[in-house]
Amino acid sequence: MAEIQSLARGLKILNLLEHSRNGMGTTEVANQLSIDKSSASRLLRTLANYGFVEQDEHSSRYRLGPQLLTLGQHLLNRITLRDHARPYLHELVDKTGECAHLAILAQRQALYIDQVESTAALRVESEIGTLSPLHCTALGKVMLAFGDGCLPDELRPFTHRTVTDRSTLEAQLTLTDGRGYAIDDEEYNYGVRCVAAPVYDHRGALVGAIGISGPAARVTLERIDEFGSVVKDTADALSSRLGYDERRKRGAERSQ
Amino acid sequence: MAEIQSLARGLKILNLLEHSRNGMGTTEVANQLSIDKSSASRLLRTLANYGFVEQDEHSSRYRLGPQLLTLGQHLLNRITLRDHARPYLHELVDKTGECAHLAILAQRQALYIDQVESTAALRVESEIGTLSPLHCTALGKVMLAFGDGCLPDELRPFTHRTVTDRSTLEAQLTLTDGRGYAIDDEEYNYGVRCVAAPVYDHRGALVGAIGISGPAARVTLERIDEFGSVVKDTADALSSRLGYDERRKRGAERSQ
DNA sequence: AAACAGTGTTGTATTTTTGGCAACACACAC
DNA sequence: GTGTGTGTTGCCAAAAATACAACACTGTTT
Repeated sequence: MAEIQSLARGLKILNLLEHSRNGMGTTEVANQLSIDKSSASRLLRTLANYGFVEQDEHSSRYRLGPQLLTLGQHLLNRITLRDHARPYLHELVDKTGECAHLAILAQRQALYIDQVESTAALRVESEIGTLSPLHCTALGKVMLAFGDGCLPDELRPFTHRTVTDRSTLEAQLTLTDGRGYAIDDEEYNYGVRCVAAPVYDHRGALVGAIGISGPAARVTLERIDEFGSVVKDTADALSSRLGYDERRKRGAERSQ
Repeated sequence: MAEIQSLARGLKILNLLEHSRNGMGTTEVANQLSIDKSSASRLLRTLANYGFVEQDEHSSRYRLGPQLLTLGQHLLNRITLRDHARPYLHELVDKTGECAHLAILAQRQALYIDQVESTAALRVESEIGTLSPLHCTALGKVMLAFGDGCLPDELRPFTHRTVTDRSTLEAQLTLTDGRGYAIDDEEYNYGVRCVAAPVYDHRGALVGAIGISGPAARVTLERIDEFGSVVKDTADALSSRLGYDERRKRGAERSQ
């Protein structure tokens, strides 16, 4: 006895209704799930009793109900970015073998709020709770390119590769925006390269960035795009986990 | 055969989980619903299989799952304010006996996008699609007091009661903000009084206003507060229908 | 250490619940 | 009128869900 069949069917109906524009009729649902009309009818009524679907008064078609909204919104209130990001950080470590980090924008800097360390002997140590500059870290550049982070008055150099020229940096950010992930090529610490990508919340607003950092010997320039797409994919997965719907444009428009 | 029992139980579990801060254990769920642990365990697993709940890896407690967020967000995209407002407009007509209207902010004016007419012989006629000034209509004042509507350069008078003095109007808007609904006391049309209240979306942003308008003979100054609270209550109900959670502050803050 | 009180999960047999067939009520097109 | 399409409801066989266990596991207490 693996699954409760009737519950599973009810949940399948909800998933079906998600993908229909104008709701679905009883028969239509029944056909899709290869069950009898009568079963579909009863399942739908039960779902309706609890507000998970609702029936259009006139057309008698069913569509998703307000209870899903209530539960979904409720969930959002309880979410903390960090809790939800953690498995994705682990995923990054597994796939890349490098340390993974989560940062948010705070006080015009990148605040590291979580990390998962790789098992490699040679690895980048960094501490949770530290603030890093935006202009020379991958996580920071994400805030600049995708969020509302703004540049400080002075672009302080940390290594000889640190970009201190505003227009050069602007061009780099445009490039970053285009490909979907940011790169730090030994611009903050010698011998360390980082890749990071943006994380959006349910509203489409940037809430943070996740990325990896590793020794330049392993994170080579040849492989950096490969790392980039892994980081981007993982970040996208996290975003959709937070309720971000790719189909919606960023910056949210008025309904109606 | 009224309800599918096992589906109903699954849905009840979701409702239960909504009200628990740190999720619930199998036994706890079973006790709350007066069912056996084993049943609860299997129901929870089924819910988990479809992402409606998820089990904490360590504590093995269950909490609401990401699928609810997906479905909820999806629902929001399909919602049109007008469709959802309609039954509430009917409710207003039923309770007040006056015509009810729905308006949104457009081109710095109040755009009437729906109405439900009362059956009274003497009633206010207005047309869907018309733009009305903000400073002398109840619906418009809602945009000014609760939304980001802004005043025109000139406060054009329509009746001798139209407020044309900016500071007087500002004071009135402060009052409006305090009580939660706006009043138009024959300021646009002679013999017509209106009451309106704000409608918020899931993000807490103002998306429109609903209200009633009726002949001054019926909508008397003595009864106007009574109408006001009816309109406000109905508007609040509509807002929560759109996913607006009163517990969250207006203007949405960053998560984490 | 060992017994204990929790937890959550899994087998199994009974029985309740469910699901499909059919008939029905209704709407709409022709 | 008939036709086809809805969605809903009775009914009974049949299957699925349930409750009672026993089980594995964790952490705590004695």
